[in-house]
Amino acid sequence: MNDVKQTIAFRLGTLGAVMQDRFASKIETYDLKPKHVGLMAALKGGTAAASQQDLAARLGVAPSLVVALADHLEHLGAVERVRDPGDRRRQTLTLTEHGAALLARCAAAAGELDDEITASLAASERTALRDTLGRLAAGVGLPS
Amino acid sequence: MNDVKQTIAFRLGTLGAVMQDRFASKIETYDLKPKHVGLMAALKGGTAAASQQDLAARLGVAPSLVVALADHLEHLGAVERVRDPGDRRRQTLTLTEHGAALLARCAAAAGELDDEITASLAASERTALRDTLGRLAAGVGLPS
DNA sequence: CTGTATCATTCACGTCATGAACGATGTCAA
DNA sequence: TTGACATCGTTCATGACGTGAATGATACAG
Repeated sequence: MNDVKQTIAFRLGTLGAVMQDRFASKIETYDLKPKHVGLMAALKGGTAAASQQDLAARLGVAPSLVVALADHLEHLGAVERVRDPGDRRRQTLTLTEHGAALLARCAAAAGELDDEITASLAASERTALRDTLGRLAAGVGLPS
Repeated sequence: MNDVKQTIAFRLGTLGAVMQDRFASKIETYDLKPKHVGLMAALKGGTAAASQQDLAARLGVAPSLVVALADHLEHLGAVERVRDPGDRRRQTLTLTEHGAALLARCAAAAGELDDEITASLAASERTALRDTLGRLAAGVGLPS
């Protein structure tokens, strides 16, 4: 056979698209898209206050997209934009309390999604999958 | 922590996007996009000659998109469109020899990609991952 | 034969993300 | 200090992608 469809890469691609869609519909009540969540998550993980350029590099998107995402998150009150006093070109983004709460709800939604799709898996397989995916993500340079 | 980023759903989403991109750049020399490969793979797997409606349903896309994909594949000589004599509204798509060869190259490309991203994994983990992903895909109703 | 449903196709549209241009700010050398 | 150049955030025009409504051809029930 040697089928494309049974390849890890292809399955990750198609499954990833489905996950994105399902996650998107779960969080649309918060007026958020997956990329917004990605941005907030990067903000939470980051130790130092992040400039928009840094964020763009971490997320692997164009800086102009970060502007749009930050605009929306700021409008929701999830994020604050502050000029870096040390370098006034930079906008440092920080997560507000409301943003953290929102992020927590998104994490819960993702958790539900996990439960739904891994319902037929043994607990050991589930943790093995989570672990393996984490290493793959790290391998391709994705923020963990 | 309870981090979104460590969730299976989120990791599948981001990893899936990366895989799609990498796979797309591997096959762009054949003038193909991942969806074209998906269509050809569905064609190969299908026993009976498939109508475009069927394909659209299997792939989870709009029928009008199948038209565009089939147009391109037909132009490449990878697919043949034949009116179903039993129901002349239907166009049945079949994979040509050239299409099968193209599909094989795409399968090889996906295989290379597998090797690249799973280089740091033990062979047992790799097969476990492939198996688990297959079951997840089946669980969400994806064609296997 | 007539009305209705189904298929493939076309077309206008919305969404998403990018890259080029621009103004503001920083930096470095003369 | 001043002038050249780099960097940051922002705006804007543009292209890629997929959808849904409208259309014409064909099937089918009454």
